[in-house]
Amino acid sequence: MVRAPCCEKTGLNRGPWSQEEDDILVDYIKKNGHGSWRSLPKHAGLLRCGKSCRLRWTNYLRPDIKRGPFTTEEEKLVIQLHAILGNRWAAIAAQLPGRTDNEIKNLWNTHLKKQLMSMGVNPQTHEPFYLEGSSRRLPVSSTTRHMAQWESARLEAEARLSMESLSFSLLTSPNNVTNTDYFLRVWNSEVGESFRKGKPVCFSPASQATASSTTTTVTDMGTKLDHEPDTPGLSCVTMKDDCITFNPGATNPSSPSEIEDSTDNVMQLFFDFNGPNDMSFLEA
DNA sequence: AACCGGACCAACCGCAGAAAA
DNA sequence: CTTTTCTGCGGTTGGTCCGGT
Repeated sequence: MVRAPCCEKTGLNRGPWSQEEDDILVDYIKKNGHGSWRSLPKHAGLLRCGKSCRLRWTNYLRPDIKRGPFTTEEEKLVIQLHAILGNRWAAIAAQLPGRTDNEIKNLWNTHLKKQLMSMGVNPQTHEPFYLEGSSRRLPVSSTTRHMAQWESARLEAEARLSMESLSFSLLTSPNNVTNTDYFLRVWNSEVGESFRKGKPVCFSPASQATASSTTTTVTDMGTKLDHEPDTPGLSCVTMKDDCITFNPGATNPSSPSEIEDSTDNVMQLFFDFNGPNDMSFLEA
């Protein structure tokens, strides 16, 4: 099946947008919403294809877009999220309000990638480069070693989830999430926020997981709920005495153990990764 | 002043998945 | 269930700017 081009190319403007075109597009969307992107240019009187209009709006004209250079904090966040999510720019952008996937992608390709490489970190794998010709594998620094450890755990968890996907799909429910989605939920939660602010992290043996501690389940967009007893794939992360507490063994007995192991593994590394403090190299 | 090369970034292209017919 | 259409995403390109020679 041959796919038709997204729009009739002849007679349509291409290249940079003029101020007049921007004004027409903004006025139209403010009055009517974008509706169907394909029909928008015709209704708005623009000689552009719908795809071009959508791109212009989402990457440049949207009122909630934050212009200007990235802050150090934003750069740190992009690096951290890239280590977890890879080149999922849209997912990364969703964690940085006002920033677009295109902007983050450009930042990564022109700036952060080189920065990591200059530090001896492979920007794609987040693993340290090793000395060529050396029989021993010599990590460059504790930071890069840390990143490599983090990445390998992520890959391991991903592989395990893939292998389990068939049996896991039998439990199809809104609570079923991938490990990266799971991570994002934790990241967006109160726990994640506390973690980013550098609150202390405590590890508790399973036997010490007490019923009195507040067990946190992370839901969409970072809301926090009490733990639902039949929620699969979620381990116990608690906020106790202003300290993030992780109880590796306090898992839901009804959930698939392999998934639980994977998410626990990810959680362990989540805490093992020292957050902002460990990214101090960016400030150098 | 002219040229060159690198950095930056807006925009385009093609693919994949979702939704609709 | 199959086909078609639409949308969103990620990779890539090409134009512009800027600093160095």
